[in-house]
Amino acid sequence: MARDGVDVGHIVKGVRGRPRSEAVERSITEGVLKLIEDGVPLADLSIERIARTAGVGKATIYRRWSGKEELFVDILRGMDEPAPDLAGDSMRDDLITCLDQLRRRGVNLRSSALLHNVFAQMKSLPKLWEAYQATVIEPQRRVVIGVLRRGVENGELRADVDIVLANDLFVGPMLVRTLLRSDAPLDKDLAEQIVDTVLDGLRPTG
Amino acid sequence: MARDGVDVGHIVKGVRGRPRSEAVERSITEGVLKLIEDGVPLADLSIERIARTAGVGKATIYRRWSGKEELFVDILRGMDEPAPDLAGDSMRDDLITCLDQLRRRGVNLRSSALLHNVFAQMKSLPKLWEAYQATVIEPQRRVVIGVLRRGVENGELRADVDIVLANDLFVGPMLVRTLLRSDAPLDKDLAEQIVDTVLDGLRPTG
Amino acid sequence: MARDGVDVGHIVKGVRGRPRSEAVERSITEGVLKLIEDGVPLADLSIERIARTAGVGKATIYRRWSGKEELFVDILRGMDEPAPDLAGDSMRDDLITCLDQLRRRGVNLRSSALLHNVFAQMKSLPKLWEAYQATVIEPQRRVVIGVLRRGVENGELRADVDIVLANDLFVGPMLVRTLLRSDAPLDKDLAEQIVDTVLDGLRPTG
Amino acid sequence: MARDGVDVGHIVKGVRGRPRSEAVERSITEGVLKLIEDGVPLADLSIERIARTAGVGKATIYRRWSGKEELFVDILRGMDEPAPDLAGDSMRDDLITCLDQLRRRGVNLRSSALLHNVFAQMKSLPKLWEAYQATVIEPQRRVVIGVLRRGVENGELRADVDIVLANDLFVGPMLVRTLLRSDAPLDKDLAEQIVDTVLDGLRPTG
DNA sequence: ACTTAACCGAGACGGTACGTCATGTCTTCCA
DNA sequence: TGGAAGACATGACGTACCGTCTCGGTTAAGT
Repeated sequence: MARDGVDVGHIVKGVRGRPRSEAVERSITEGVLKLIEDGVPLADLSIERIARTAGVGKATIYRRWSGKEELFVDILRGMDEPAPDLAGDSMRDDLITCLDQLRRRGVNLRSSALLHNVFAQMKSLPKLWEAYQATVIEPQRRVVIGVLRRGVENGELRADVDIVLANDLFVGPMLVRTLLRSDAPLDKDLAEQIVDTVLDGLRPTG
Repeated sequence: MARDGVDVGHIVKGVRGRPRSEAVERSITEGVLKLIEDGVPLADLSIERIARTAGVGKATIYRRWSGKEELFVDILRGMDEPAPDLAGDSMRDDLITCLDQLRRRGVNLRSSALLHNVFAQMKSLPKLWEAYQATVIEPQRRVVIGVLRRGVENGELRADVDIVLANDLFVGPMLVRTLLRSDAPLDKDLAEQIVDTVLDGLRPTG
Repeated sequence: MARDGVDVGHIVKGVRGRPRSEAVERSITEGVLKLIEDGVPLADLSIERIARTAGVGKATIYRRWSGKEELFVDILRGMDEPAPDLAGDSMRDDLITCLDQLRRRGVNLRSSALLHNVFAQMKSLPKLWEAYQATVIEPQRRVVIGVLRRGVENGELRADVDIVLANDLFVGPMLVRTLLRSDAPLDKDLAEQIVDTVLDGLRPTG
Repeated sequence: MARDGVDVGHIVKGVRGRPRSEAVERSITEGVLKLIEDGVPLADLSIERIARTAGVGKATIYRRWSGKEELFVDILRGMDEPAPDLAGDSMRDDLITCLDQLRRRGVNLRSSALLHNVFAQMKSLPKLWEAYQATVIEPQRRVVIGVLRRGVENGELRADVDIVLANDLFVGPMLVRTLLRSDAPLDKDLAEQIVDTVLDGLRPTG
């Protein structure tokens, strides 16, 4: 967790002295969002500039986050969709739901001026990338693996296939399209296509 | 093209006066490689430091490359494996050959002190990443699509499947493992597993 | 007056509520003295550090003194010798007594770890210097002038000499040695030498 | 010497690369002088502000001087009067000449907006004060001691008086007036008064 | 005993400056 | 003309203090 105020909140030391102002905190994060929406490249978002924009001292930022990336991670965290509701009846439907969330995330990445800008340059900030992996991709992954396990149980999925590999087969194509190939189309039925094609296989029938 | 020396080589003015020293050029690129092999993070490779290491003036670097990333791209370009020879008889075998090259590339990325370091932080340098995409990933992609087309022709692949989607189904899982999930195992038979599983599908037989 | 507590002491509002703690006051001044004796340069004595050392809030210091210098002045004030007893019989003897007090002060300045440190860097703190002038040098000056006037009355001093000038003639050499030339020797008989030489003049006799 | 460029000028390293710009140097010193003349307290002359005023990078200042004080010393050095011409015939006249230069310096200190400001706060900068002592006061002192020696030789001065003490007797009163008591008058005939009174002594005649 | 106002420690806050570093451009001398 | 050296303006870095301000909590005088 980036915000040490949260970590040490229960420690005696933490409850003494003037408490950190939530208004200041908002002012900082909103300032960053505004700058990004104005099209400022992430690389140009120096702590100095953020502080200036937010009308805040640099130390006030460093008091909360150890650096630029921790700050961005925190901001990004606040912008993600919640995990989708899975019906749990059909593995196929649940997979489509999961993959479609990935797809929608990809679409957001491209349409939202903000997210687009963030993501296009997220590669500039390794820690931000790692945090995205850890807080978004990885949880997603665990959900999908749960779905697949249920699929094996209820006979929708071959029992002799490595679950981890299966996960990559379903999720890999979508992730590659959303994260690595920013020009690839993300049609509405893409999730369904992927799931069905992977389930059916590519060998000619009969 | 990154190296403007190449661009202006044909201009009359360019052939007059003292020619650029190739020794200087080698000294720069070798200096960079040495630094990377010594474990210096890419982010710490400032132009200033590269010039110091190579015993070269900063202007001499800027004369050849417009910045750090162009320089790295140029260096990286000289390090890639050639495209594999494809037998052309069996789509399955050719796909395995292609995916296994991707896999080996991933393995190299992790074992070579140099490549590992470069790749781990390549995300810090968007242009380098783009160049990698353009010069390595994209050509690979075109080869695979060729293989798939031949597969449709000779009946190894269902004709009703979008070739582009099929490409993602095969390549996606491997790319995700090598590029996005740096902890995933890259076993020797992974390419074969992926190809066969995607061809067969995941639905229980019988 | 530096201590505003004294200034506002007579205001009705001031007599209510919790009175200022003398213990806190001592803790601050003693903390400063300790730091100085430990050899910390005056310039490094930030309010922040003083508060930390004394285990006191910064505001508690600012409540008592308007700044660093006022605090130091207050501390220094508590350290000066009382004015010497003058016999009053002989102008020469009284002058020697006065000048020797100046000399002893100079000697103290150099021997006392504390005073040495304070004085060596007093120049860094104009207000401290001024306060030293006003509370130490100036009173001294008035005493000497009194001595000289008595000298004129009882015939020990030429009546046609400007008293103010005479004061400078006696006191000047000693002050220069103690304050401006910190390497000059301050021998025990210096006061006597100065007084007698100035009285006698430097012209060859006969 | 504060300017390392001067010190290392003869070293091979110093003669290569782009030479330091004299224009920049002037721009810095003139900027400082302008600020002082505008009444900015010395304590408010941060390197940051000086750089801003001179339209110069901070590093450009640090390249030449190791800090604020070295810079001021260098500037002050360029503002002092040359040593006076001494006739050499009469010790009394030469002493008066020397003391009067001290007096005139004191007068300048008070009249020149610039020098006044510099001197009034020179105490804030110990190194500046030391440099003033070393480059102005001390040479002056050696000149006076030479004059006194000649005085002993030609019989104008008692031979049994310590020359160093004699120097303090003459110079001390003037220095005290100019440096320590900024309110003391500095009349035109002060030098003469001091010299004659010290020579004659203060004892009543007859 | 109860109120009340000032005290106290801790530490947040907007500023300003510190001295260092890298950027990309420029200027000079040497080969 | 190319190239090494390094000056230059710019601007960010992360730290330290400044003097002010809020907190929760304490301490006495006046009720």
